[in-house]
Amino acid sequence: MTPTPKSDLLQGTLDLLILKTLSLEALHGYAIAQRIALSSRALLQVPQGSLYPALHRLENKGWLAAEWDQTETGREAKFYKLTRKGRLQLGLELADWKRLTEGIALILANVGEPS
Amino acid sequence: MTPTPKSDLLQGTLDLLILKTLSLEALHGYAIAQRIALSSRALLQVPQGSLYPALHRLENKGWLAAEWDQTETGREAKFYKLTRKGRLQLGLELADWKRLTEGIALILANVGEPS
DNA sequence: CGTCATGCCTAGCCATACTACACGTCGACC
DNA sequence: GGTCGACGTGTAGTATGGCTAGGCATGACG
Repeated sequence: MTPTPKSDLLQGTLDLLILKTLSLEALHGYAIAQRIALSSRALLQVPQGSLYPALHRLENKGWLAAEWDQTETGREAKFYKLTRKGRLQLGLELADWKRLTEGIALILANVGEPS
Repeated sequence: MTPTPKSDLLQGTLDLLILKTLSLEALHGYAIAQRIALSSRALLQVPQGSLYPALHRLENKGWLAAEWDQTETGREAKFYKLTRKGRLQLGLELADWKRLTEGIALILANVGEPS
């Protein structure tokens, strides 16, 4: 029953991943997914059905700007880069991620409770 | 407009928090929220509208068992404790959380990309 | 010719965290 | 006596956003 219906990501983390990845270099969607898998040593994998809607969402919010261009292999692809707003947003999300992980780390470390 | 639709937690983390908190000691709902806020030094705060549905959900999945009892102040309250299945689930969620944070940490640490 | 990697996309499901509210008891304070 | 805050539980309704599963097009390679 229910072989392993594990989900890969948590809501909110995908934005952070994309923004961070694009903060280094403009990439097209397909390459973003590859980069994330590679950089995380395959710990994280982004399905296309999550990736593309997310890119459109981020673009609509004005955090990314898209432009069609040619890949190294001569194909047309949509390259995304961070806007100024996107870079700002990345800062916010980083802070939020830090707060969250710190909070959870504190709780997980809580082995015994003093009075 | 969307004033500031900030969310506090990420999907999935609430279960982990509750399971971990109850793995130390049986508590009632209200106390769980307080404990989480306290243990995380107020970094994390669980709204009641998130907490109670989550408790019912976890109980339905068989991870928690509930029982009415009296608090120290003499009030009736519903005390939750981990079941064996819940303890197992906690292990799974811990592993998943670890994988996720490691993956994201790798990506966030990615300052420059070699070929 | 078939199949795989590259590249983009969408519809629809579904889990779940949130706001906002409602209800009840108790102690303190004016 | 009335009100307020903390305690304690709960619901309805909404929105977010990741997922599965599909489709489409090109080029390389067997």
